[in-house]
Amino acid sequence: MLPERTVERLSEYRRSLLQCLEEGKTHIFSHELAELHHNTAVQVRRDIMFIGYTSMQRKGYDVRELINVIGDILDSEQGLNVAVIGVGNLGRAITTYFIGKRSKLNIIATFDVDTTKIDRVISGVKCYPLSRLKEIVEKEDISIAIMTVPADSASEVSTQLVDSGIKGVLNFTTVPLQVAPDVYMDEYDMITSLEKVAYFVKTART
Amino acid sequence: MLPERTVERLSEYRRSLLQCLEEGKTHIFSHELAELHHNTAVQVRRDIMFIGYTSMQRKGYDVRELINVIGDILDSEQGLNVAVIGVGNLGRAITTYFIGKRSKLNIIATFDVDTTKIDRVISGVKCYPLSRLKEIVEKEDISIAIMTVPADSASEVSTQLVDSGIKGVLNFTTVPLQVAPDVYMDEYDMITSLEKVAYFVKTART
DNA sequence: GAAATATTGTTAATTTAATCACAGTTTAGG
DNA sequence: CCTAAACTGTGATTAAATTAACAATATTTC
Repeated sequence: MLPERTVERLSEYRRSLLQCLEEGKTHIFSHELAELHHNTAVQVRRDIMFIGYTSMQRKGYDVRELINVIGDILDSEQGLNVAVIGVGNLGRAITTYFIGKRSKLNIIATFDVDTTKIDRVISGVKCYPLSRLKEIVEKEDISIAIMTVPADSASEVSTQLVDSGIKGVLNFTTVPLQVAPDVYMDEYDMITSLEKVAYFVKTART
Repeated sequence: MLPERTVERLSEYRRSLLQCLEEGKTHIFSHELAELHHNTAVQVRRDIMFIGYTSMQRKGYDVRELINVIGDILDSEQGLNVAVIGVGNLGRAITTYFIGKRSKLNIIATFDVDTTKIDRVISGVKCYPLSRLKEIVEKEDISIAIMTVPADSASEVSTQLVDSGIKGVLNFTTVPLQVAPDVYMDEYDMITSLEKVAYFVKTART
């Protein structure tokens, strides 16, 4: 089990590495990768050490191999199925954003309570009524949910999620959710991020 | 200058506290606040210690006072102006999301290169051509930019941002941006978050 | 009003994450 | 083939963040 921060960075490295591959770059040095990601060469090497990959000395890391090793760590072999819960502006944005990107994570359903959205195909993904959550999650073997419902229904919906057998949640709601201990959850709050930027802008002024 | 994580948590506490106020709750204990935020009472007390607020012993923290103290720390007196750069799905979602929320941060302009969007009012905010960035930023005293442009134009746009005098950036692009050292930047990458959730779901299985 | 209880504020200890420092390799240049 | 230069891999160290531990204080109960 890798440190959270290392997992994040590996995901980011992979994106850069894929870019390198497209540009025909076959090898990359730790300091180059570091430069691309606001961090240090040592940090990059340490992260790569965690996943047990070693380069050919002096040539840098083999881009293609490193991509594969990171894939072995991050990806599940058969891929994982993902659902977006709440088809508002943000839900739609995220869905369209992900569709056609990385292939091991498939958004295969969205859910909403709005009857005008139900059964329609939005951004290439079918929208189901929230009442069918458990049924569809089981049938389609969905293990991850992206929560983009309004704040006032968030905690109720999260109960249903856990109930339906979801194993991981990415919560974009402003409400911190309570989930069962075996469910992994990551919360992201845009307002907090913006307020943080504002704070540091403010304090830099002095 | 507070630790980053403390700043984040203060922002989150404030949200809960405002909620408490609405519900007529006038005092709150550290362990109550902790429960609402997946963390411990000690952590809450430590965070509050950082901002130098002390409660009446045994009564818990005065909700209204605490909100004010957090406001003194996080908010700028006259507020800060914010622009959204890139009016795609995500940009629109974020704009509508923020409009009408917290009042000390005002989204007052959006920018895009798409001529069909320019000069239109989207989610209540006017869209300007990117070419007028510097002019508008100066005129309207905008200090924070939210980046939601496509990956391939991200680094070019970020140069323009720094050039225009922006002091803080919230980057939703998948590309890590290079900014001047006096510009504060926070990067958030949804793909990374989702891959992180997937990793921990995967490893929990074993 | 004394004892028991609940809660805060803070020092100390622990854990986690990042950085330093350097030995070990490989390559390049003479 | 020898020396210098360029990188990697990793033990040791430092720094940052979290948690534990507990004294101090206010409130309640009897």
